[in-house]
Amino acid sequence: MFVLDVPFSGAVEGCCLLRSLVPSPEGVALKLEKRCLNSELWHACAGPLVCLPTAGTRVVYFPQGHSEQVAASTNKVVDGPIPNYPSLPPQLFCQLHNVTMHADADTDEVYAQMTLQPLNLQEQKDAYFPIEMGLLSKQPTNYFCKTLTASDTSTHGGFSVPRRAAEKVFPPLDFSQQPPAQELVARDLHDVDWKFKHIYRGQPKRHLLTTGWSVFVSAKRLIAGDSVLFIWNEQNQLLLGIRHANRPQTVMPSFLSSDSMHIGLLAAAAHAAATNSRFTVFYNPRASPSEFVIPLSKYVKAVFRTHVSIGMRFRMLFETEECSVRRALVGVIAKVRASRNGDSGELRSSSPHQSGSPVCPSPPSNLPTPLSFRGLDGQGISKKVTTAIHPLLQRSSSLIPTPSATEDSLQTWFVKAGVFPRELWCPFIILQRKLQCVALFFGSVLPYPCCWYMGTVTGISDLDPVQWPNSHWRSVKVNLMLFLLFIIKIIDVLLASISLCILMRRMRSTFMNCYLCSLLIS
Amino acid sequence: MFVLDVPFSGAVEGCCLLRSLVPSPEGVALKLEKRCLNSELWHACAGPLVCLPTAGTRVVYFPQGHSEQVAASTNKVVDGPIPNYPSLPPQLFCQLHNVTMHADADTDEVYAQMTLQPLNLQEQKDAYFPIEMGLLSKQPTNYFCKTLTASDTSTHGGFSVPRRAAEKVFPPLDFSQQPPAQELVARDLHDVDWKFKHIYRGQPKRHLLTTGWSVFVSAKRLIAGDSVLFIWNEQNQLLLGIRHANRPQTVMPSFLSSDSMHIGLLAAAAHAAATNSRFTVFYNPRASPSEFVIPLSKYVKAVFRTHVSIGMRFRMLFETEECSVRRALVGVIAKVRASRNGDSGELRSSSPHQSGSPVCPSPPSNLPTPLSFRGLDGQGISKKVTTAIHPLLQRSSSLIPTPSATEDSLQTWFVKAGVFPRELWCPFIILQRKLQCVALFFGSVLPYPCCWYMGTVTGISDLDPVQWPNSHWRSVKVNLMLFLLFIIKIIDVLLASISLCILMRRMRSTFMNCYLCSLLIS
DNA sequence: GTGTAGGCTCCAGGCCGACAA
DNA sequence: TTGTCGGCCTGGAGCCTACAC
Repeated sequence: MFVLDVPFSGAVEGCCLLRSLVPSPEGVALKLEKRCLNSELWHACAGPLVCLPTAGTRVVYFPQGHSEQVAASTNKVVDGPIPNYPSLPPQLFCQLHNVTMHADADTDEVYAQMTLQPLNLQEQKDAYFPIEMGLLSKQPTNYFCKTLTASDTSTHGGFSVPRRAAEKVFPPLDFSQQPPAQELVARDLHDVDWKFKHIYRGQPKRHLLTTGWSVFVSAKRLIAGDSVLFIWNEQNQLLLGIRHANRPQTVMPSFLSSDSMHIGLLAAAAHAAATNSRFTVFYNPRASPSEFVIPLSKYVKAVFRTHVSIGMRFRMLFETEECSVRRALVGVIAKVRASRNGDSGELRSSSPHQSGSPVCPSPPSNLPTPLSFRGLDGQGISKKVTTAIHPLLQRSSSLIPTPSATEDSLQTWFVKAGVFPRELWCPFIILQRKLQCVALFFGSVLPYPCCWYMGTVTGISDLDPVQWPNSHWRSVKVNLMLFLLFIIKIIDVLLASISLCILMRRMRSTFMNCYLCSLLIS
Repeated sequence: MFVLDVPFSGAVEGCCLLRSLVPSPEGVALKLEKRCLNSELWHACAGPLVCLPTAGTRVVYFPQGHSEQVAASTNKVVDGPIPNYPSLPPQLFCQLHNVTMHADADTDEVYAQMTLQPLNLQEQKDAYFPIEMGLLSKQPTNYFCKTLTASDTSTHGGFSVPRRAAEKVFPPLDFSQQPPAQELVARDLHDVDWKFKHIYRGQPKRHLLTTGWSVFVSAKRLIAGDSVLFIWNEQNQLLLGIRHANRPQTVMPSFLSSDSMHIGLLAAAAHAAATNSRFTVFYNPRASPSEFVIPLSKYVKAVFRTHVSIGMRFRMLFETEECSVRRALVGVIAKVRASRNGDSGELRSSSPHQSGSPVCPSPPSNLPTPLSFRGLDGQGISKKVTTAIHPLLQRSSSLIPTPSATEDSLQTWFVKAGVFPRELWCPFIILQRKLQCVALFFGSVLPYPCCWYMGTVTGISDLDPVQWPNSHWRSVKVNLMLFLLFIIKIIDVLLASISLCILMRRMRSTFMNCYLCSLLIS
């Protein structure tokens, strides 16, 4: 039988979010390094919430989740008849033989290939009290991420590097030169080197990438709204990743119908389950609604050690589309705290021990009606935020509520526009995490914008009782209304509604990297 | 049950190759027109040998062939275990409910979507003497196709239009202007209009496309060796198609393993067969090694009315990579005929009733040894041909035989280089065709270069007796050595060997649109 | 008849500071 | 601190003929 090639006996709490706090064992890092040189770049491109299980450990594979990935990638849900696979349970316990990181040659989209082998009954019994934890990959410490502006992507000029980012990540310039300049060489996921002229000039002085930048932009087909990511790693290499904004990146292959692909993943898993043979899955973190290969330990903890019940309150971490939207929301939350405490409104990001209370306010006792809205360029909304969310608004310009909507009409609008599902299904994978992590996230510069969100558990049942009975996939129904109402009450309404509209649509359309975490007993 | 929406009772002989000879019934053409506006452009891009079955008719579906398409598109054959599907026969008789033509939004690659429904036993009996024929699509009559040169694709200049092509296909210029010029608007498969300045100038005078051309080249990512296709249709519209050269066009999707896709197509077909439900397949004529959805009538004719036996000789039509290679081979054949008849060497393309004898010579009685080769830029090989095949040679420059090789070493080289499989498997779909079609092909300007080839049937057996017993898919083994030896004997050796090397590799790698036809009893 | 090279022109790509948010 | 604009320059895109095969 298979022998664990990564013996790992320490009981390490947490997963990705603690990556930078817990030093990873040499063996794991080295093994990983051999498989894919730029694993830190891969993880940075994939986002801070993506967690790959370790090769050699036992995992749980959710065919339902895999199916969701295919549906998201092909932009098509199955409508045709799907065969029944009695041998395929909703949770398939597997040995994870191999994990390799890849990036699409055309789009640079990151994905992972995993080789799984279903466990037989005896092996499943052995695995009931597992010791394996998720992969503790190195999250880069010296890096920055910037969402590209119109100026950055136009052919007219170069790339404006944020001052702190340049000083922190790039090698120092020789300021005796006039103007100070150097050549930077950055390596992408495909080990292709890109050369840029880094110059410090202008009035006021600023850092710019000029020569070489436009070649990179056109080669990677970057447009305003996409993000770039520079890492200065421990080998003193400059790494360079991109993250396309949420436009469709995976091209639908023209040689196989999406129905056949849906059936294919089920049939492949079912056959592997029936014969205990290996099978291969691709996990695409930027396209997949949720992780569908989970460390067994995490699954066991969530199912057997956490007692989720209706009425429970929780916080949830997920990515937003725009940094500025995140900043705006953080500002909102800070103001919320300020208004409650009579405080100055500054977010104390440097005090991680203040626990979650500032960002986890109690629900409002009374709601004002009717609400008054302010225009997009009216007071209370900075031009910066307006500009940042402008491209997002353009896509849904017809959906913007009128400035004089009442609370009822706002809610009606949300429902009509289809951006406001009152109830969402969450994957039942609960990250047990200490509350001080919260503050870390609000203060730090993440490669992707993240945001906490609040909710209440309103139901526990099967998502698809016919095809997938007794599945833990998205078995927890939650209500996220509360937080929205709260913000609407206290702070600038249109800003909050627009931000949340974006967040909600993001969640509804892809449900990306969404976790139930930090359950609060109400 | 389903009712044929295209009642079609006439016994029409032949298929695609006779398209331009037989007027197609109005109903078919109109129905097709509604489904896809540019059906003639689609067919022109797909190539002259591609024949789509008519919606509403009965067809035979070969899972093996479909599997080959997926293998070709993913560039990966299955190595993992494949489940057994007892309900899936090697030939699945189906009702074809729907055929729609598509083009990949990214690469412009043409493909067709078909909805199939397996026939039950009673329906299969009814279908045993079918009246349905293949789709008689309109092949464009007023068009031209050109393989792009380095000059055509460089940013330095425009597109040089072959004189006859411009005079035949483009609207006439006003020669009172100096220089004569006009604006052309051509529509591609996606109904996108492209504007070009068409000018007649230079010394000597020639037709050029200047302004607008480079935009088109970069938008379609065309490089030297790709082809463009202009059609002047009966509605006086100018249509514009492209055909990328044989570099990999279909990008491997990053969200599903190729194994799963292989299993997917089989499982989908098996499930449909078991439940008599509909399923969908995509047929990609430029990527698929062979057609895997065949009109039932053609199948019945091939299996029950044609008695293929070992030792039979046949001719086969397939596409070559380069027009000039085809022209070179036609020249070779013409010279062959000339040397045998004491003739002038001119190919009489205008005499379709001469039957196949000139292009179907008898085998040589004695072989000269040793053979002498001439250099690539030596006598006997025009610079034109050399230049045309140069990009092809570059890909396999290490494989070019030395100028002093003997016949034996040539054959050894072919085998070593892997471009010369002595025996090939042909799909057992035989086109019964009158011999005069041969001459038509040698004289006409096809959108794709085609070439006849000769061979002998050397075996009849299952290609994969384990997984697909009793299949007619590629059940005929043939030997193509004879023709090669013959050309080597009579004509310029290196030219022939290079041409045939290209042809053979083309066949081996994709086996594109390859038919057994015009069987000759030896 | 057509592919390629050389010459010439001119505009957009690209580098700069100004300025405002 | 940084996004965008106007100014300005230059290299290459793009139109032309010459010439060779």
